[in-house]
Amino acid sequence: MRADAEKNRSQVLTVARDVVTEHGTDASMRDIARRAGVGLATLLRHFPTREALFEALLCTNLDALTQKADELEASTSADKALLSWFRELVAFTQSYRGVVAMMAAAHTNPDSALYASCAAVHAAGARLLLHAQGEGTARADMSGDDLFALITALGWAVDQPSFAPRADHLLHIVASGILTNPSSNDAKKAAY
Amino acid sequence: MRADAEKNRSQVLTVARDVVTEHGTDASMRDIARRAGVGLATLLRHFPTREALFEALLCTNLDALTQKADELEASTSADKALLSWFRELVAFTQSYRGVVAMMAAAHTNPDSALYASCAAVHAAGARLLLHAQGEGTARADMSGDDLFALITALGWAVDQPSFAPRADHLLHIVASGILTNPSSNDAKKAAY
DNA sequence: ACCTGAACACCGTTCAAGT
DNA sequence: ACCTGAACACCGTTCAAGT
Repeated sequence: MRADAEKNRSQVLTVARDVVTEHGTDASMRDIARRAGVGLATLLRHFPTREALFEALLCTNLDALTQKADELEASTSADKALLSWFRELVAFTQSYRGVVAMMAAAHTNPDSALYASCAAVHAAGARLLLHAQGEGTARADMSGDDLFALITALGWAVDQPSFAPRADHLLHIVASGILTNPSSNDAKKAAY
Repeated sequence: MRADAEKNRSQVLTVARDVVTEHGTDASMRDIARRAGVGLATLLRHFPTREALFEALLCTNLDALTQKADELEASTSADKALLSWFRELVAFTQSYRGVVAMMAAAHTNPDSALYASCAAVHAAGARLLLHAQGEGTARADMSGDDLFALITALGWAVDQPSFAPRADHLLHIVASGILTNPSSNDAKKAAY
């Protein structure tokens, strides 16, 4: 990669973080290019699709998430690991507005630049779930797909400004539907 | 309202149903006007915003939903009513792609043409929840907001093509986090 | 009253022309 | 190799001009 190309690429990424922080996943590509002092066509040659750009923006975070799953699995009980990771993932989805919707879409089509990262996250979650199911602390009639669906659903909800304040509470309610371990259901128990 | 105006209005609505069925909530207004044989400006005078158009498209369904809540509340136990209504609402959100996201957004700002309908649905849900909480069959540490968040979250998930097939199962998992009545948690129990 | 076409400022895609 | 400006086909908004 030529020096000027590399410089443009990183400049675009830097600017993109700001613009996306402000406008979410449907930020204007033109706007990003403009603010980066680069032709729109140049931006699009580095990142042919919107998702390619986000893949670059998110890849380190996503890698960290799948790695976090391993760490948690090794360090505590399976149900606590699942809950912690759940929380971690929901927090991640709050990094940029609209990022959950994009990931859910990418999850469907293998051609998306985000597909691999999504699959990795999906797989990490499925592994944690399986572990908890083995211990009998997560409901058995649930697949990795179900978990991914519920996580993204919750992530989406928390993306809505009006629901964001209840994030943690919503997480607990959903978690109490997934986990069977009483220790994780204290909120539910406390109701009595 | 003049005769030609009324004709245009209903023609737009008829066409809009088709276009929106095909393209979801971000169907092109221009496209709808075009197919309806009407100027774009005309469409926009009848429905000044996208949400105003959807309000007209959805109002009968939404009214039916709030009414359904009353019927269910009168006819069965509170937890069963809540579950049935939950199911009904998730089914509704599948009428057009993107409709949940639009409702969640409308739920936030009172200026939206959909605000009133959303508030009514919200209120109906809150009433059912309160009733179930009174019977001790729904967790007490939950608000109508939480219920609305979970319902829309699930509706959003089911809106994703990859999650749609699991709709009913996902509903049961979330419901088992909301309800405390064992009779509604058979799926969870059956796992043992 | 009601409708319309056109002008406007945006968007992402594409490509021929430049260095 | 890499960048760019411009043309293109879209979008929703607005408004002066028509009946």
